[in-house]
Amino acid sequence: MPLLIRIDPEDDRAIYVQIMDEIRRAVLLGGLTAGEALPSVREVAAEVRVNPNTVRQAYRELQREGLLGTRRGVGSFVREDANLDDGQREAARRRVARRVLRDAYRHGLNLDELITLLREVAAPREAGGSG
Amino acid sequence: MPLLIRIDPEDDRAIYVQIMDEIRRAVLLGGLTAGEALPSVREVAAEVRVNPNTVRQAYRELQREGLLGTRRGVGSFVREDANLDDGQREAARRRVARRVLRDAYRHGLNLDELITLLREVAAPREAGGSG
Amino acid sequence: MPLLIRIDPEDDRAIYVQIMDEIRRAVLLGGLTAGEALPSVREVAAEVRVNPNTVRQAYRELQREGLLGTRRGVGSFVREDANLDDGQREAARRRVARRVLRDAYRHGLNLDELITLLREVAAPREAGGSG
Amino acid sequence: MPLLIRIDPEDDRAIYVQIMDEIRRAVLLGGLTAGEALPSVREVAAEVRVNPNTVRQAYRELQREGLLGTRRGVGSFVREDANLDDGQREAARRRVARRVLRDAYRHGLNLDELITLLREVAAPREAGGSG
DNA sequence: GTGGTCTAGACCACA
DNA sequence: GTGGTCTAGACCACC
Repeated sequence: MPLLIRIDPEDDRAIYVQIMDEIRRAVLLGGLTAGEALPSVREVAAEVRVNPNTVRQAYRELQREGLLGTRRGVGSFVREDANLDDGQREAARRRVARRVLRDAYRHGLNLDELITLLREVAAPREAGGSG
Repeated sequence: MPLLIRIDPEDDRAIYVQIMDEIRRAVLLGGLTAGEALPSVREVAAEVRVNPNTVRQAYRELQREGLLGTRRGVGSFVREDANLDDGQREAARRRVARRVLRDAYRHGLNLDELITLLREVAAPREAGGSG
Repeated sequence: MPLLIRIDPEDDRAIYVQIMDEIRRAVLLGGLTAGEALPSVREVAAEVRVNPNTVRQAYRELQREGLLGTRRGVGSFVREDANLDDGQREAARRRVARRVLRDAYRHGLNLDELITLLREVAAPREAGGSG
Repeated sequence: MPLLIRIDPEDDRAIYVQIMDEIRRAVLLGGLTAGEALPSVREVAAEVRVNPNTVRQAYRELQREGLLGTRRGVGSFVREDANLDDGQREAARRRVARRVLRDAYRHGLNLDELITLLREVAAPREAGGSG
């Protein structure tokens, strides 16, 4: 299985929040589908090099949200009745944008400076970045 | 470990500055070597009889200088590398931009979609993002 | 302040669950009223001799239930809008009874044996325990 | 610490029994003294190359015998006192009853109210509590 | 193996 | 001081 979850140590968000977001993303974007098993707490912990308790906290919060279910001695899985409508996908995208903006402000960048920089760093990958 | 830091109440310098100097001195003189763990904020605070926040301020400034590093849940330690020069600030900003972009890609957004979203969520704050 | 929370090490329930129940009890029985501050996580931890994280977990779950609110750097308190109706009081009592029964079964006692024992041990305190 | 426990695969006794005997021997011979911590279940399992559950079973049996004690989140250790005789079972039951009663009192229930509630909640299981 | 609970003790943000 | 996050690593119940 490819690495499901990626943590950014420079991201100011708590690690367990990043993990939650990565799992939400994987579910919303189809990397994980309803009923599917998630990697175990220990596996994720080993992969992203964090303490199992940190991963556990993320899984626990997602259980409360109703996205995940768990069975002791068995594992965790995406709930069948997890609502995965388009509105949630759009909300996820806006969350990303808001987070990005906060991040930029914290580093002394305003919106225009951020956009300029984004175009610059994207150039090599998108061959001009359009716009 | 013997008392690492000694504060002189008759010294005119702010206490946190004295603590910073004491730690710098310990590193330069070899009392503390690269990679070595520092005593915890609370330990130092208890030893030299100052508020933990004062010690924390000293540690934080030394982190900014690049002399110390810290790992959440573990402690503070002397960094392996030296402090960075001023031009590195620009590099840091580009790192932010690259991180942002990677985050967006992972959520299925390309550059233009991200910029559009950024302008939307920034609108209330920057009135269109150009002022 | 008298000891608000009492933990029973022989109780098989997780400690944080016991703490939750003790706080619910104090609120329902009037020992704590809406808006009132709770002892800090560290205070409770010191009183009942458990790790602060264990107390924190209890507080956190009660926040999610809507019974408690917390403000960082300030403390925790009973929420003004916590519903404390008679139905909840009755439910709390039935929870106690169910727990007691489970406890007895685990120790090889059936209902009648338990009641007999209860009357015996209560006798010195209630002078016969009635009928 | 040198290897505490040695298992003989040609020994007819169950492995967990061998482990129990090895620990008893270590305590009797002074290799382990009262209050001393035992290696963790996982450590022993790794050393003697058996399943952790097997070691756990040995530890659990020794707990029942009264030779070992365990503290959650800390580990297992040799108990200061010896094992208890059989007549203590009755005392344990009375402890249960006393605990139950204290719990009820704390929730504002007297003996009769508790018994009434117990009969109610037991009804579905014991069909009235007398059979 | 799995998830769940707990300890000890660190730093962090906030007031 | 407060609450919040995190590490390291233990035992427990269950499969």
